Amino acid sequence: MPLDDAEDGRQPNTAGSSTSTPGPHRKPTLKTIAELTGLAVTTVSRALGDDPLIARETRQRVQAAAAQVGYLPDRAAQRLRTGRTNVISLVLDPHEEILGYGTSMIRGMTATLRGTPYHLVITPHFSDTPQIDPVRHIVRNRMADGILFSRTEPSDERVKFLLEAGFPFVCHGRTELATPHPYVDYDNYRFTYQAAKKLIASGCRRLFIILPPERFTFHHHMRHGFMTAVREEGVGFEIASGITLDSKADAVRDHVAARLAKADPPDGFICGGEVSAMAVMSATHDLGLEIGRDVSLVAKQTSGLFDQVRPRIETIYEDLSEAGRLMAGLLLKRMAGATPVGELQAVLEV
Amino acid sequence: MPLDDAEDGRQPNTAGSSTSTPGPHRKPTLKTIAELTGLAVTTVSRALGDDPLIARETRQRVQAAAAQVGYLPDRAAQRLRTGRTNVISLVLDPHEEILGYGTSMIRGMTATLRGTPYHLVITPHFSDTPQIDPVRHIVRNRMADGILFSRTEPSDERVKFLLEAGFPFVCHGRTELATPHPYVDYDNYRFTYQAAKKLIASGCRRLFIILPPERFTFHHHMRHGFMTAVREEGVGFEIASGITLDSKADAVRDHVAARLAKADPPDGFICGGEVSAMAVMSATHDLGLEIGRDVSLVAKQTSGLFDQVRPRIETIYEDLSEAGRLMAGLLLKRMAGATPVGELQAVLEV
DNA sequence: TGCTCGGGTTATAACGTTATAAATTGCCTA
DNA sequence: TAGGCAATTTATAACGTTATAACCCGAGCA
Repeated sequence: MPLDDAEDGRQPNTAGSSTSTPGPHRKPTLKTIAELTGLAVTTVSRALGDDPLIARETRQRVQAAAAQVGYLPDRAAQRLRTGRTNVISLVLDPHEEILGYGTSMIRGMTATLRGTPYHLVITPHFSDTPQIDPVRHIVRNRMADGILFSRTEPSDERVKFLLEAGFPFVCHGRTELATPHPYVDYDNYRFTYQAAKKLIASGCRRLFIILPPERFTFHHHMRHGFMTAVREEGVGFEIASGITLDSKADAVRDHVAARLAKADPPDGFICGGEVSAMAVMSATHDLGLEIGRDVSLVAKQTSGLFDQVRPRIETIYEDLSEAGRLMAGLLLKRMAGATPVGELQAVLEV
Repeated sequence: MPLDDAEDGRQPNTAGSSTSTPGPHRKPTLKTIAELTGLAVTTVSRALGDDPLIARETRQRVQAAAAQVGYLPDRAAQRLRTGRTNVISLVLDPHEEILGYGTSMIRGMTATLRGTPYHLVITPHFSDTPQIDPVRHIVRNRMADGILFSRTEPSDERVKFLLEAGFPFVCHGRTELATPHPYVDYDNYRFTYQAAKKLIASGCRRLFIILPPERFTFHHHMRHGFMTAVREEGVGFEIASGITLDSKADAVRDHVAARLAKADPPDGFICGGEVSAMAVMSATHDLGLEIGRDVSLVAKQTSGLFDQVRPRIETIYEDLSEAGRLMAGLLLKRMAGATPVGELQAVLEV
């Protein structure tokens, strides 16, 4: 706030233009403050860390001086010395980036991380390499202090690896591993259960569901919720085969259209993603069917998109931004230690 | 590839469990390789840098050893020593995250950065602080070697600041500053020009356009292209006031619906974003109007969304992923120096 | 007087890397 | 045979920070 020194950080490594005079003002370091206060560098470092072994009055004097010159610790030096990176890695599958899936999460994460010393680094996971590679790399080379990822599998290799390495992480989605670990999940069981109930209540007699790929845990949650509901009600049902929530929209549309053209077509659809819901809508539209009259649809909504889509459809909301916030928050707690893992788990209600 | 040592990086700074024996295998450093080859640390460092002053045979020997033990340089140490961070900061406005605007860009950027030593760090810019703050912070504390950002303004403070500081950057969108600087932009002039022409060709006689907020450069490009077309053709036109492409979808819908209910309603709409296009569609639908019969709509398409939206509308595609690729590519060139700035500019065609 | 005690401060070393200057070697020339 | 040169290699120092152990000094005690 004081002394808004406009220019700084100039001549980072440019040819030594002249002798390195103190210059207008260089980037302030501990040494700067040490000279300013007449104390030793060590003392300054400890004073800034509010070490109670340093006299209270000294601490205040140092902190005032630091604020004066706008001191900010050098992350590289801290990292080299302490081994802590102050980085949190978000391992993102390009698949997830479709239609802002990852983005709302990112927004939640950055919001939580604001005010902490942590930076969020996007570590892309390219689909031509095993899922665990980026995670291994991060741990092995200590590229971060903690890891966030999603698309969790029942027996997830990454979880197993990270647990064994004792490396802090939070994943989106649960596993079926015996060892408890931090996670944030959405109650996909209730999602499909409620979705099916809604459809049945509105008169549907043959439900059709599109599930995520089988390898993901939430495939099973969704399937289970769906099956429970249809069994309870005793209605007909179908589980899409050949397409998943990860399929391209065109593929989903064609598949659904083909099915609708055959005998005994489903009259109620459950879509766990916005893309596939749009595809179902376009398929029905193209066949001259009308949503709400000929068929019904319940979709999971993760953005404001469906507020503008016509005809209106039934949706159940998943707050990914909140999930991101939570994941980052739990990871911070996990890294701080002290909290038992059992309390670092959350299932977001529908 | 050889020696896939499963465990590593354990006990980073945990209490000194025992004397620090060489251990199973610690994280390899230059020293490790030096001992392995019997050379000095300096020599190893230079050999890995392929310094021609080191004997060719030595270089090969060292590089082989490095590969053997899976050596990877410590980023913190490099950064501390050289001042280079190997980080590229993407300054993202939360606004941009809506519906994956930022995400496709991120995908393009990470793809380009793959194989380079650079990491992409998301630096959120919260709207309660001036746009230039995160940029200042990054430069002042050398948090990155280069900056990417968008939502460029004609007399953009960030561009001015970065130019003056000599700090590498690429922005999405142009300025009207005299000094040339790297940028990637989309030809929004042609977008609106062509959009207007299409609408007129299909019979529209009163065009309605929703523009971005006035402070952004592309507001003016879009306005200009639009105005040129309507003047050339001599049709009626309206420019939305009170709402922009940044407005919430509900606000856009209400505004459009209100306008359509009045006298002399527009019969052709141009939307520079997917959200606003959806809002226009829902507004017309709610009034019982039919797209393609009563009104027409041309939208900018940045995802596959409109392939599934019914009724089908006319769209013009903007490849944000390609923009991200390009931005990262240009930034790499800019940081390497050597390329004249005049060649670090690109306008993507529609 | 010598001794410990403890609050407060400081010197030293180290994290892993690289720029700079210096050293070593063999070999060729004067 | 000393001097010099080129080709390699190496020692030293430094980047900014912090953990560790040491230091200083006055007070209290025997």
